[in-house]
Amino acid sequence: MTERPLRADARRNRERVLAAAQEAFAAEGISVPLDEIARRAGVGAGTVYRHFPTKEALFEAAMVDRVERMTSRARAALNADDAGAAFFDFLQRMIAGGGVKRDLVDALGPQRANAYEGPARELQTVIGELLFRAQEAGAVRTDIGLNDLMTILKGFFVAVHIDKADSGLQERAFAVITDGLRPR
Amino acid sequence: MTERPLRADARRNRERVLAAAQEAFAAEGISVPLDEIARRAGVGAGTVYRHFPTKEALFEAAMVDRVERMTSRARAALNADDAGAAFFDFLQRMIAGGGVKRDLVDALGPQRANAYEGPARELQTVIGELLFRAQEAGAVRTDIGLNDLMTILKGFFVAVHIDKADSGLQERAFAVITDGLRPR
Amino acid sequence: MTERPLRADARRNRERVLAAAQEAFAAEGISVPLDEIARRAGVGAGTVYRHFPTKEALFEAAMVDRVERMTSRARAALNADDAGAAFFDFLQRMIAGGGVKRDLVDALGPQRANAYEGPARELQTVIGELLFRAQEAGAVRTDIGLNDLMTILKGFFVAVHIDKADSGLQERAFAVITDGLRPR
Amino acid sequence: MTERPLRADARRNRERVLAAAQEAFAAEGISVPLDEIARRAGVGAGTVYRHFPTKEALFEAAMVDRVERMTSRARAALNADDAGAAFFDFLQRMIAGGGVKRDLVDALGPQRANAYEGPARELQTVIGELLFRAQEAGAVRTDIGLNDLMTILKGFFVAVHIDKADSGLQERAFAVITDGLRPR
DNA sequence: GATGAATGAGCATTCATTCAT
DNA sequence: AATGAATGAATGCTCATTCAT
Repeated sequence: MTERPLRADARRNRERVLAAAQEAFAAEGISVPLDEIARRAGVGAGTVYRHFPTKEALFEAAMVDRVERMTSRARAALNADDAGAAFFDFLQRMIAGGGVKRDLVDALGPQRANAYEGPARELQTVIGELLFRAQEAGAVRTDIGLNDLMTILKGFFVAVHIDKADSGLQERAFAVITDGLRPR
Repeated sequence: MTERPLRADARRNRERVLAAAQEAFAAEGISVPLDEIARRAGVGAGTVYRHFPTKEALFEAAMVDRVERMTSRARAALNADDAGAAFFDFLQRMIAGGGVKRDLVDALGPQRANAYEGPARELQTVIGELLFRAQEAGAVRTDIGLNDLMTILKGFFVAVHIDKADSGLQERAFAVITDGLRPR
Repeated sequence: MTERPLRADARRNRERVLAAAQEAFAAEGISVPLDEIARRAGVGAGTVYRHFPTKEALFEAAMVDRVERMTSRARAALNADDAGAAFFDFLQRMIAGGGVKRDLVDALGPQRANAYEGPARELQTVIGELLFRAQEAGAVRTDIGLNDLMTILKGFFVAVHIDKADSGLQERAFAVITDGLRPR
Repeated sequence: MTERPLRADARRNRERVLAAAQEAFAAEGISVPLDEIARRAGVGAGTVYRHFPTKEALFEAAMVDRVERMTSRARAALNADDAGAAFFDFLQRMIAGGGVKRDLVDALGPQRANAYEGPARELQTVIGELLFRAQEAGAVRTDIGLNDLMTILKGFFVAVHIDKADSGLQERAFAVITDGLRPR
């Protein structure tokens, strides 16, 4: 009762599928055939469907995982002393981690942008808190809101990915946004 | 064989196809079925293939055309007196003109980002000139280059589309970028 | 303009598909894979879809054809002098023609019974007229309506098919229904 | 090996599966996924397969059970005084008991009509006895045999199901058959 | 014996591309 | 040159059946 040995394989498969999905989605976006993901995970297509009812659900699960990692980072930043620095540091880390791949372009697409209400909203809430504190600390202009920030960030992430921007370019583009976000 | 009286019809067809493709791609992105484009153009699918060897080629041709129109606008801006105003006005018009449609999101996608080298480079050259003049006029910071600007712009365009941003959001996000581009 | 030679092949294909579908549906019901129908018709699956947007539509088209043939027979019976004989003759002919196959079982299924409103309703209307006249002529009991008749007929057709009833059995079972339909 | 203490559990499982199968097949026909039946029975899919080698075998077993219940009712009717009333009452009860469900439509389908020979033949034998006695009592016409009756009944059952016939329609259709079965 | 995870063939449908007319 | 009919590979998803635990 305490240990369920059968689940071990299943859990491993689930994780293999999720990992394969994250990799595949990251590389090619949501258009990767599900069979391809199954193949990469070394399982049959049916196994993927056992764990995720639809391809969409698999995509969401893959992204939820990614989003939750971002949320953790954001939450960690809430503990910093300097609210302004914490805010900008968090942004920089999202980028620096190489976290922006093809999948985010699809995940942030119009139909999906608000679909993962739970985790995505949670992330936004934490980012919103970071923003609010940074604004209160006088480090960020006060004429923009969370939505504005998210749009700007999405755009930046996507662009960085599209251009496979080297770190120099990333830094300079980031500097523009950073400076644009500061109070004039 | 020596005379080609049908050429006029063919050219008209080519243009009709291109126009239909632009409209369809703009509205629905590259995923529009080619048959749908043919239907909108009032020609058969075979005719589309007579003028464009693949759907990809048609997409590229459609985008080239769009890019060339942007280039025309940019060139017009080169004639303005105030280089700074001309630069920012041009940017604003790209957005304001409703120029950011679904097709651009696909066109700027990773696989395709550099596919339209000729016309896109021409556009970049003109934008580069606008940028250079604006920098010389002291209206734009000098620590960024054309590549940086293009990355920022692409991201902004895509994000605006992803979020179906209303004009208020567009303005605020644009203001961040604008201010970020100005000298500190 | 008067003749359209291209349509000749298409029409032939459409008819081949329809014929193959009728044969296949008659033999195995709606569950026949569409690919099987395409194979029997000697065309690709895509060709089937060119002519019929969904499998359901193909099934309907196949049945409409069958239903319309029945309607023709029913209409012919309307011209007979003896309304009672005409009514019972028509019923007998529906059976005698070997017209009751597996497809009807599906076509008369709950979801579909009223789906082909046009042709099926037309058939019912004509049968209703035959019934009404037979009732007026005193050849059929008056305490049943068209719906009752249709249910009885469906059941009879299906049963005859299920049991691959020989003509003797068909006649005897039909006699029961016939006598049951007459005024007591 | 000598003692089989688990047999009791196994038997209970077999019965639970059978009961779940009957319920599921009755409601949705043979197309119910086997997993769904396993779920309703509270067992794993593998357990279903331990007791029934294929889904088809499970379906047959479920129907055999249903048929045997009908046989019991028929046998009970043999004890009645009035042979004619017993015959018609039995028929009515098959219908009235809500006995005609989706599963029968599938069970009576062309491929399966004769699959349950043993129990079905037994039922037929008893019904045949009911019929014979009713004929002897002068309550049923003598120019039809058991096969004819069975065909008529199957058709009626299926039709009633196809049309989701309300009780009024059932009664009227049944009256037609009843009257058709009586001596002229 | 039981479990339920895994399999993989099968199905309806779409669409880029080819080709007979 | 144009047409649009035909093709057939590809895709998401289901489900009977098998098998490792």
